[in-house]
Amino acid sequence: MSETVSIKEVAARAGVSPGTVSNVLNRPEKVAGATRSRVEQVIRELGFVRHGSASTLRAGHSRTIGLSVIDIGNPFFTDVAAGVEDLASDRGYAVILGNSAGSRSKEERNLLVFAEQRVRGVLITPSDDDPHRLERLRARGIAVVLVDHPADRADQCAVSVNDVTGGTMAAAHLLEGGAERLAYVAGPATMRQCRERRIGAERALAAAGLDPGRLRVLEMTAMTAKAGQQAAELLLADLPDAVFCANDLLALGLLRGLLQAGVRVPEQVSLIGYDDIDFASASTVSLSSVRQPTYQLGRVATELLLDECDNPDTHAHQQIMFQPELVVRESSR
Amino acid sequence: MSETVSIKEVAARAGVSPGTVSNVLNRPEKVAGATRSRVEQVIRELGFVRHGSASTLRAGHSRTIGLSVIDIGNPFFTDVAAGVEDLASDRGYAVILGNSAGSRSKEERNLLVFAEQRVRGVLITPSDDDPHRLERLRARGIAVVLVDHPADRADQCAVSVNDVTGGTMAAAHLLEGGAERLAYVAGPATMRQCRERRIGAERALAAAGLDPGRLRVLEMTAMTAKAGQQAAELLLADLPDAVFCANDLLALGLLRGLLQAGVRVPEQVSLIGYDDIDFASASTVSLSSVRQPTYQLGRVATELLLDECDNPDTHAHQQIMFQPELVVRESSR
DNA sequence: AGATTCCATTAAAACGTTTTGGTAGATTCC
DNA sequence: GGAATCTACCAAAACGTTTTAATGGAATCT
Repeated sequence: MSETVSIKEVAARAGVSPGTVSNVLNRPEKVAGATRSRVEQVIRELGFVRHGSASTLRAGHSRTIGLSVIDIGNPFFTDVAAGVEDLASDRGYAVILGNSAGSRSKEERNLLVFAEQRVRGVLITPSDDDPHRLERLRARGIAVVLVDHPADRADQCAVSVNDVTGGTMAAAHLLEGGAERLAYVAGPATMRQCRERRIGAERALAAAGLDPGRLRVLEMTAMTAKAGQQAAELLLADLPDAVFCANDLLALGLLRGLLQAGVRVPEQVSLIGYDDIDFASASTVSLSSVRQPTYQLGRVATELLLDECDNPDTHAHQQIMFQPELVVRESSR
Repeated sequence: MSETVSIKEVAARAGVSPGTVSNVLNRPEKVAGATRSRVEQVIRELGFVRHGSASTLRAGHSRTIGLSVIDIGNPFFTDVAAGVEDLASDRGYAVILGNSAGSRSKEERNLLVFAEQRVRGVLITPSDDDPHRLERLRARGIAVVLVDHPADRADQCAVSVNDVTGGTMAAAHLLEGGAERLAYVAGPATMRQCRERRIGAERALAAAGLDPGRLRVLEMTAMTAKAGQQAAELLLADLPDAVFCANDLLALGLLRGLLQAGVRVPEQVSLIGYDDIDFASASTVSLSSVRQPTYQLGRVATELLLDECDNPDTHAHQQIMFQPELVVRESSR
């Protein structure tokens, strides 16, 4: 049943050699017009589809890239993935998606799969700062571009957003609104993003002449709406004036928890999240947030990766750092 | 630099033949304990990683499956994808993700990529009802399981949720709440889901002794929060008692639009969405919805697909249809 | 016209696995 | 002790491409 038609059959039917068919496929300019159109005709007739594995095996590289993200359930990452997918697909690359779900072992397993598939390159938002795994990939000749994480070395592309600045923006905004008692609700400190946003916030306190030690920090185990709601319970006993959440999922959960407990937002507590996911503006008390150029993040990272793959000689490694943008909405007005 | 170590080098170093190494990898029980552990040792030492393409080429099938979804930005689909990914990854399969974004040509391109990669099987939520493309895949010997779409033929696996029932549940619930003037806000009618949920709603009207023609239908071009907000503007001129949205994204947008215009939900207008995405319960006026077993949908579909791939002889095609579940929250109380 | 260059094509050798058929050597059976 | 049966391994042939070096013929040059 599974009639797979190979390049040979196309060649036979078109009266040329397999090599010529391959040329039609890969360097059409090398083959005479008449021959080319004849071959193309036969390809259509027979419904020939190139065997990617054979091609990869012989050519030594594939037309796939691996994308490893921390939480596919977070709209932030789906936006990144959309950026990756759009560009990759335009350039004829397939994307293999791996969700590390914050687990180091899952991440490692995904990278192994990528290595087995001999992906052309890997885009990864690492779940921690250990560069070891990535070294291993590079040692195999697989290009790696870090996404939402600064480079750990110069011969390495990375696309990130300045999280310290973002943290400063968020906290400064809350302080300007008159807040004196500030809380920071974050995920695990193993995540660089959480640490840096905190540093930024502390910097804002210092700039306002306040003791950075006054920042009340809640470190939740996850960065989900559920965790945000738990954070609300923790805060209810002693409400701060304002809360900065390390991402919008936390903030939305927190918001709900506070409102359910009868706390008025922003009158009693003002609130700001991070990422500016779509749902931030759609929530009823619309959520202030720190916008990151999410889709661009994915797109630019892919651009760099494909450049590194396709033009290894001229490729110059780049560390791109975008600036975040403050978006003020009802929750902090 | 890119030192790729092959099965041959492992064999040489372990003092066995390549075939034996292959056996250690694929049927360890066939090889004597001592030899096996020696080979495994060498594999670790050399950091050998099997070349997936070579394996695929020779074995005639890969360890990857393709997943084509309609909108990766919709949490419904990321939940499905999570279910797919978890199980696939457990079974040693990699998932290639394709986002059709509702576009038929993008979907087609994704399927071509899947065919080139010689994926073992394809999971797809088709963007319309045309079975033609899927026939082509099957003709190539690629197993296909439909996700969130009933089967179009008996020799075909499919996992779906009863959308007619779901539509009935939603509308009946609104009618029970005392609503008389009912609106249905949906996406394009080319989408089967939108059509069936509408049929269900009309059935509920009929069951309540009302004319189904009284259902006021708004057909938006997208199923996003933004489209929902536009729908709110359209409804404001002549408010219905209750609105049923074809998915939660629409409902959340609509909710926000209504509240911003000063309409009280559920007092003036009660509202129900569909899918019960996480954000439905996290929104301030928590959203009633029709829950689908989303993660299960992905998981079961993958189960069926892998069974069809791994046990083609004993595999029995199944059409599984889950029942949806009504979740009542504030927006319709 | 003969020598040279160029162009379009081909034949054949890879790429790294899996798999088939076979063979030695050990074990069991009569 | 010889025949039969296992067991554990190996050699070699695929799988479907891409790529390199070679080839024959047309076009250009002297």
